[in-house]
Amino acid sequence: MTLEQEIQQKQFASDRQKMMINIIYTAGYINQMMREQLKPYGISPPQYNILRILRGQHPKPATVKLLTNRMLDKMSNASRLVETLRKKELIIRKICPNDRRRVEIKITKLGLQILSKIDAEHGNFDHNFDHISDQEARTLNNILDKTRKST
Amino acid sequence: MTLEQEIQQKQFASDRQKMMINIIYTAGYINQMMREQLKPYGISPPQYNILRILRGQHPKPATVKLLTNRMLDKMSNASRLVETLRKKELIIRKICPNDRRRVEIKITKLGLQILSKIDAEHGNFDHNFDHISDQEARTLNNILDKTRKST
DNA sequence: TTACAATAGATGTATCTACATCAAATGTAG
DNA sequence: CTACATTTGATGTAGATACATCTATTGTAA
Repeated sequence: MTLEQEIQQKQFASDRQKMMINIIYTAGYINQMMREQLKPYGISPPQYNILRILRGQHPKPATVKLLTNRMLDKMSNASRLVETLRKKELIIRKICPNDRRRVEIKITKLGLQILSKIDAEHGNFDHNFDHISDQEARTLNNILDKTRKST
Repeated sequence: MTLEQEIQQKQFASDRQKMMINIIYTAGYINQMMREQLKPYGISPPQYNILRILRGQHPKPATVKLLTNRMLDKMSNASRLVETLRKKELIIRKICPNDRRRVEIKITKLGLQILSKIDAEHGNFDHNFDHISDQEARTLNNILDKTRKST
């Protein structure tokens, strides 16, 4: 189904306008797909994102600042996501003794176990795009990178 | 700046995995850009989206269902967005006399005026991507359309 | 006509996002 | 050391999203 059909729009003013809407619409599609596949594990895409970052750091701790810098959506509120994950006992947080402004955040054994299960079943979720060739993926990445450069 | 630098990740597992993250990240970039440019007019991107749909229908009324079908994010709650826009007097809503389950929604003169001002200053917001050629935009659109096809 | 299904929309709840502001701790210039 | 700026994170508020559930209305088959 074309984008025009999916949002029931006759035509777009330009290829670039369609491009903008297409990027946003496809991002929603990917997010929804991940949300559904993560649902059995009781975590949301942003929570999954944070757990992945913490596993990458493991066993070193991370700080809220580090999470904020690496998260896809810089504006989202890492403090609150950390608190949510702490309640689920997927991470632990404690005040850093050397600099008491900071908090040290680590993924727990339970958190690692959940990520392992997700790995086993879904990998990086990229199997959902096996019908896209490496060449196509690279072409897409190049244009998207260029898209974010300001004029 | 490459995506790797922007989210401080060394490398991705595959071109397809980078593609997924790149689409989501770029969508956030576009959304933020539109949010900033719409801010002086006091409306958010989803509200702008609804006003655009209503202008396209004008002077015919739309229903909540029609808005839901055409919105980029099908899962968002059109009822509540309509109520927000009604409070701002950018739209009016009344119960459809023929089918009292439905509501008829129309953009007001004030709503049209605001859209006109936005048109004058920002067009379709696609001038933000003048550095992308038509050919690149079409290539991107083709791959994105393909991306959303299930395997 | 009377059940019952289908449709349209509203509402409740939890989560998330955007953004401003606050507080605590630390760094630094005088 | 003191005053002030900077850094780090938490919190308040408004809006948006995801999803389930509810109500009212209409369609439809017996």
